[in-house]
Amino acid sequence: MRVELSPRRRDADRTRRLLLDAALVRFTRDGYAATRLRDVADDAGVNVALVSRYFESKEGLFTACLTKAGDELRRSPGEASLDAAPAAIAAQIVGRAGPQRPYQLLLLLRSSGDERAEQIRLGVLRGYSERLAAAAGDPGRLLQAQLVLAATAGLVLLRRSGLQPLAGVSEEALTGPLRDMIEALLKP
Amino acid sequence: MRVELSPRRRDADRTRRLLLDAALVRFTRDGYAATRLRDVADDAGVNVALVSRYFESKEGLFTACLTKAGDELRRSPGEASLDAAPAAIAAQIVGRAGPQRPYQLLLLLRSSGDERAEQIRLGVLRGYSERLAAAAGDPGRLLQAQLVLAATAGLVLLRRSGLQPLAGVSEEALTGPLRDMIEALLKP
DNA sequence: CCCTCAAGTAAACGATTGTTGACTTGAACC
DNA sequence: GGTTCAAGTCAACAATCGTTTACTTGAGGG
Repeated sequence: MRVELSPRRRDADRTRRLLLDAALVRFTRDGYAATRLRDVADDAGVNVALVSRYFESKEGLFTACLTKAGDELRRSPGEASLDAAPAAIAAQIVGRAGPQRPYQLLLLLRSSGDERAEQIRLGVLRGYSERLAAAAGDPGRLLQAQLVLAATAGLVLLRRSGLQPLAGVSEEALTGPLRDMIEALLKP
Repeated sequence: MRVELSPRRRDADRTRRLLLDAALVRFTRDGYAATRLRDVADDAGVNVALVSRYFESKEGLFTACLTKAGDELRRSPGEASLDAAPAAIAAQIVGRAGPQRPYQLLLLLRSSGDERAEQIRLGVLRGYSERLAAAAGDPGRLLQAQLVLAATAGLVLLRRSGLQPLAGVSEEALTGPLRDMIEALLKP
């Protein structure tokens, strides 16, 4: 009798997930300090007090967002082979690979000042770059992989800022230069 | 404590400049929302009320920082020739080209949400990318120039985050890959 | 010397924010 | 159907931040 497609009005897991999703959008778009918990709660359609109940504090909500983004990034394909990387990254950046994909990279650029959150953030970034280096065929090229990661992150950031023509260009127009850049950075 | 290096203890232009410099550091490092005007005033060694007097508001102080960073970027050499660009950019990123150079790029990634500040920010970024494209010999390669700008910005950001080994690597180790990337994107 | 007005300070205000405690509601079990 | 306890709401708290107002200080001209 747990299979209830009709929405239950009271479901702790569901509202916790709603809060987490809303917080992910806000933290990613506005940053940590500029995000108001009341807005997050309004987006989720629940009361502000539930943030403290389910996530302890604002920092707890932020670290929960970081770990979720890290898990999703860890499960994502697309960086398995070096040849497929440019197209996959381009798809991520433009947002076609799911509406939540580019947000994760942006969130990992946000900082809250909290020590624990910072360690989670750096850990996720580190793991991502290591997998990228492994996809390049040489785990020793970690620095170059981080350069690709940095370039990708900056690209997402400037597109988000609305810098034209970068912000308005299509995915196809981005794949070519991206491939050139990745090859230039990761080539043997 | 009286530190009387300057003969005049009361100088409007001087304190205005002190406030601006302190604000540049805070806004660049912590972002707009996380920056407290009281900290800025303390860094400058003056009272908080002077911010409202000299810059109208926090937004006014932020836009003043943006325009100053834009002016300094506009006056900077190093992007005149394409060949000199990689070393110049690498020097900027590492910070050897003056302690204030990499901060400017980072500040241009910060957002306050204010409309006027956002236009200034985009204008500076646009102008910088245009000059970079012109340095490449082809003003039509604006998109590629913005890719270089995005990569540079992301690089500064991730180095600032402390991501190893990227954050700890020397300027010389950064120049090579940067040159390859810039040439791959901006060379005909 | 003192008078004046700008430079600077101190303190408080109003608004907002994260957080907490008491209260209310509803769904599952007997 | 009544009971129970988690789920959820409401309102208020304390802290903080940007801003304003009233006051104090000091450098320079007459």
